This record gives sequence, structure tokens and C-alpha cells, in this order.
Amino acid sequence: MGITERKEREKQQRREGIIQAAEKVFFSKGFDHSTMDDIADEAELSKGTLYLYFKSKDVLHMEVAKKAIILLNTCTSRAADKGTNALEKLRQMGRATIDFFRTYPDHMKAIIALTGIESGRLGLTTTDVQGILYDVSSVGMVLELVEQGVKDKLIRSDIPPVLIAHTLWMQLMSVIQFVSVEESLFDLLELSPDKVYESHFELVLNGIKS
Amino acid sequence: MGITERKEREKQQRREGIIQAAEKVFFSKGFDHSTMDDIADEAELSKGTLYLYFKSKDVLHMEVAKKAIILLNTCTSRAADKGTNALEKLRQMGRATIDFFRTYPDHMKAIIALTGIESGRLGLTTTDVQGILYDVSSVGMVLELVEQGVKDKLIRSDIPPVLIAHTLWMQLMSVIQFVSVEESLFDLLELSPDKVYESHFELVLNGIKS
DNA sequence: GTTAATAAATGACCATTAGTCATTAAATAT
DNA sequence: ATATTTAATGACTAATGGTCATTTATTAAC
Repeated sequence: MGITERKEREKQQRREGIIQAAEKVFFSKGFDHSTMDDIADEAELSKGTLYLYFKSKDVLHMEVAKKAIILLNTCTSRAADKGTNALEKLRQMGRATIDFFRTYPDHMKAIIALTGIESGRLGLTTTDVQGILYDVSSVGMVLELVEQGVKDKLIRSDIPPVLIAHTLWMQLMSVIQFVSVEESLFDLLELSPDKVYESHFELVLNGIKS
Repeated sequence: MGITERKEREKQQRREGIIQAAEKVFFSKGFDHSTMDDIADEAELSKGTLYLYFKSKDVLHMEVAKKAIILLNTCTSRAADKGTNALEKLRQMGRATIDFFRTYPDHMKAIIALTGIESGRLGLTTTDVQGILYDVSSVGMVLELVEQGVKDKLIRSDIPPVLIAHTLWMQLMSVIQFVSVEESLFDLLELSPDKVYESHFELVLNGIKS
């Protein structure tokens, strides 16, 4: 039946439209200050319809973050190709993440909110988050690269790759958080975000070298 | 006048009582699911009175976090004394923070919430946060130790101490976040929080060594 | 000791907003 | 043309952060 298929397609489109509206509203007003009515207006739908497609505001938040993670993932995988070995690929991925943050700061903040401590704040289980983190995020690729790096004797082998991978990921998130929280500190200390990132990569990659 | 002093003292006590009530409620139900009425009940006061002492729920949240930071700070400074040189003192401080997280997980989460990205979520300026971070938190002490370590040629001198200090602090926060979010992952990968912490210190301290 | 003035505490009330559901409208099948 | 199923609506509810006129307790003044 072609009708069923078309309907399914339309449903998907509506769903997508709602997510886009939510994204726009969340990013412009912040999650807490966005109301479901705002999103409904933006999506040109009634509030009731939103709840036909998404169980809660929190779920909508997660969907927005998921889309952001997928976008980040495409950026980082593309960047990884530019590196010549595992360590270089990792560095490129890191830089790409920084660039991503510069280009889409709101997207990045949504990702950090999802994967950080406040995932509990939302009505999500850690399993939900893990699904997203492993299926669509960069962590999976980082892990592969670390394993490759260990094999090539570029990365120390006395620590399980999965730990190194997570450490790299979390540390990158933390430096981005640092920059976005402490912005006003920079002038005072004659620092720049770039210097911070530079030092970060220096310190971190130095730490994992074999 | 003795009366003015007594009144001031009583005011302080009431204030403290409210913070304690808020702490109890926040930690048992989570910030978002705690209502001001809950806190008022716990404090045996009316809701109106809470607002006589604190401007908003967010401010109350910050006060709770501030108290937690002070507590953490006493733990870490005591631990630092056990180390024989700057690097060892830093390691001891790190361990003490982990212990703190084990003993007072809710306190630790409040700290991370305050210093992490969602400080913007609350109605606080980054200046508020910085005040807390530098006046009462461990970051100040970490900085001193890093400076000492650089002087003693234990820590690399090519990166500004303030950056190293912040990196250490943020990385520690991130590993704690990691453990608290990904708990369920551990069985699966035959990992334990201890191994994660161990690797963390290994990687991070290795990174800053001169 | 009584009254006036000041300070502290109260809780009914308001405004906002996440989420629901009976009703309506549209699309599809008969 | 009619019945049935599906999609969409928006008025409504419940919960809750925050306010403020009123009440209660404390201190000062006579």
C-alpha cells in the first residue's frame, strides 16, 4: 500500500519539524526558559500535537542533543581522515570538536548537557544515554583509534583502551566546559581559548604516549 | 547593644537552618523535584520566610553547593599534607576528592552542577561561580602546588601553571562524572571505579611531569 | 505596665507552564 | 454518500515558584 508509506513519511517529517522547532527555541531561549507553547508556535502546531510525537519536554531535549551528536560525529570522522596515524587522527578529531564548538556552541552545550551529570536530571536512564553515546557518538571511533594506536606502539599499552578512549572524550568535554564557563577569566590572565586548547592537547596526548 | 548582636546571630542561625533543610530535601529528592514547600516543611517555616532569607530557589541551590565546596576543600587540604612533594600532594588531593565523592556523592554532584555548564542554567553569573571557585574551592590550592612543582622541576614549565591547575581540576571533575554516569558500564567491561581512577591519575600526572 | 513602633513570619493568592483529554477535523475505506 | 479510523486541537488541570497584605512577636518609649 503506497498510502501507508506516504503517511509514515509524513509522520517522520512532522516529527523532524518538531525537533527543528524545539532546537530553534531551545537554542535561542535556553532549555529552561523555553515553553512547550513556544515550540508549538514555532512548529505551527498545537501543543497537544507535540505530545502525540514526544512523551515530554525532556525527551524532546534528548532528541535535539542526539541530532547534535550525529552532526558532531560527521565532523570528527571527516577530520580523522586527515591524520596519518592513530595519534594524529585523534588530535585531528579533537581539533574538529573544538571547531564544532566554535561553529555550533549551542549544539555542543546540548551534547554536554546530555552526556554530563544532568542526564539524571532529565527523565532518562543512563542506558538511554549510553545507547546514544556508543551508537552515534565519536566515542566508538576514538576507541578504535586508541586500539590501533596501541597496536602500532604509539600509545601506552598498560591501560585498557576503553579507559583511554573515555578519558580522552571526557577530558575534551571538560576543556570545552572550562572555556565556556570561564570565558571572562581569559583577559585577566592573558590567556586565549586557543592557548587553552593547545595546552590541553599537549598535556593529554603526552599522557597517553607510549 | 547586645540585642542587635543576638538578633544578627539568630538570623544567621535561621539562614543556616534553611540551607540545611534545603540540603536534606535536594539530596533526597533531587533539585528539580524538590519544591519550596518541601523545604519550608523541612525547615518548619512558611514558604514566605524562605524568600525573606534567599532570593530564589536557584540561590538556595548555590548556597548548598558552596557549603559542599567548603567541605571538600577541608578534606583536600588535609590530604595534601600527607604528600612529600608537590606532585605527591596533588595526587593526594585527587584521591581525597575521590574519597569525598564516595562519602558524599550528593555533595559532589552539587559541586559539579555549580561549576559545570549548567551554572548558566541557574540564575548566576560566571562571576558568582568564579568567586566561589577561587575563594573557597580547591582550585586555588592546586594552583599553588603546581607553581611549587614547576619551581622544583617536577612539573613541566612550558605551560602556564594556571592552565595546568584548571586542567587538573576539570579533568578530575570529568572522571567523577564519568564514573557516576557510566556506572552500569563497569560490569560489562570488567572495570571498576578504582581502576578508572588509577588510570586517570596515571595518565594525567604523566602528562604534566617535566 | 501600657502603648507605639519596628521587625519577623505567615499563608492565601497569582502567574506560569508541563501535561491531559474530550471534542473536532481530515483522511481513508466501504 | 456514509462509516471508520487517524490526526490535530485547545480548553482545562495540577503543580509550583514567587509575592504581598495581614498577622504575630519583639523592642522601644512614656
